[in-house]
Amino acid sequence: MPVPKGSTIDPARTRAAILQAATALLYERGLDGIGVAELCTRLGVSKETLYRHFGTKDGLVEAVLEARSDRVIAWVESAVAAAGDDPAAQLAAVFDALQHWYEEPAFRGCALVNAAAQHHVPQVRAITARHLGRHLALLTGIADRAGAAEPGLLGRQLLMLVEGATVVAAHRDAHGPGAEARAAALTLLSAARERPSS
Amino acid sequence: MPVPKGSTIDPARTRAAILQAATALLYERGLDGIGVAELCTRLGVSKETLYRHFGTKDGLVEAVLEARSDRVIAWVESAVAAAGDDPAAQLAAVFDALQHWYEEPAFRGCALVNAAAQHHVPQVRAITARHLGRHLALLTGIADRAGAAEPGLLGRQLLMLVEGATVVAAHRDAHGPGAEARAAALTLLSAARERPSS
DNA sequence: AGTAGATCGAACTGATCGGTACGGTCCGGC
DNA sequence: GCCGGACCGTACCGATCAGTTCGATCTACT
Repeated sequence: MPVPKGSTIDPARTRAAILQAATALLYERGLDGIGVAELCTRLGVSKETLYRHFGTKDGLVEAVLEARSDRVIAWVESAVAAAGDDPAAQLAAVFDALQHWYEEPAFRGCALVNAAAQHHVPQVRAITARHLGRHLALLTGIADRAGAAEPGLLGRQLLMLVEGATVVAAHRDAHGPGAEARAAALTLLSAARERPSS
Repeated sequence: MPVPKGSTIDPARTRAAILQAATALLYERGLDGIGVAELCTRLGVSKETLYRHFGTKDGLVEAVLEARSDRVIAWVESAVAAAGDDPAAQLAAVFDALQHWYEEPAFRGCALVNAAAQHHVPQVRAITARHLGRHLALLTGIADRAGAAEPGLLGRQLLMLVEGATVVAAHRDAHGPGAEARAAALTLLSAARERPSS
């Protein structure tokens, strides 16, 4: 029965629903780990609808990754905002938030980094690079407000800690990395405050 | 013409040659980015030979990843050994070696981590986990010899720096991360020497 | 000399993939 | 109340994939 009787036809809502459900499935199974056919049946959507909204599977993937990047950045920003005005507390809040993420059963590492590791396509790589850039801007802002001697440098070092903790949490141990990376980050922060450089 | 006239038949050597060539191709294109047929033509090997040696494509992938892990660990260990007896110098040597790797044109991130991001198969994940474990043992050894208060903790923090630098180098900028992660690592090392913990 | 086995090249199979087409059904705006 | 279009279900297409098979050919060991 095409178009169930009580449903509301709203392309924007349909697109958003596809995006949300596809995000979870592609993250869990990998970009090449699930086909369009299965994707559609799990989403409760016909192939025609999916292709009308996203053109190709790659188009869907890109839309999913963009949306995911937006969500992740907004989530980290909110964690920072909830931590008050102290930059050190803000930094700690970032890693506490990450630790919560690591402990989710469905955690599989950063979806953006995973995607770039799978599809060497320039478009996907560009989205991932931009995502890392947004993370970097956030961390550099904290470093700057903390009065680090070289906020750009400290920001990049913190970014490595964030990504490294995520990799280790995904592939070795999901329980330690958040707190341990947080401790390392605070050490780097205080060192960058005291000394001219490291 | 099957079996060229002047060739020597040596299964072990054939297997090693396949392994080496397949390692580069699978790393460059991704595990799912190249099929067995193309793999064989590029390797100059027939499908029958490949399947006799490795059983399945997954078997080849696992063998490739195991060999790669061995090679990488041995390479890092040799860099450490060449750095003399000072633990701080050894640690610096690790990141200097990484920086050289990042600047290779074919650099695409850690092959093991990339593989685990693509194939959620437990066997691949296990190989990657073991690879990280070997890295961790190496770094913890340095932390221990350096007299860190908690060598296990420092080792895990250093591992995050290594993996984070690799991710950032692969997806954002290949030139900075080595030296910047090195500086961060030395900061963490000296902090762990002075204070009881971080 | 003769045999076992390693290798090639090429054809083949069955499954799956991304993407398209179509007839039919229902909602939303006019 | 009518019509454009959003949507479903299914069938279909060509391409590609992993893996198999086979005859021919050459090496290595005995």
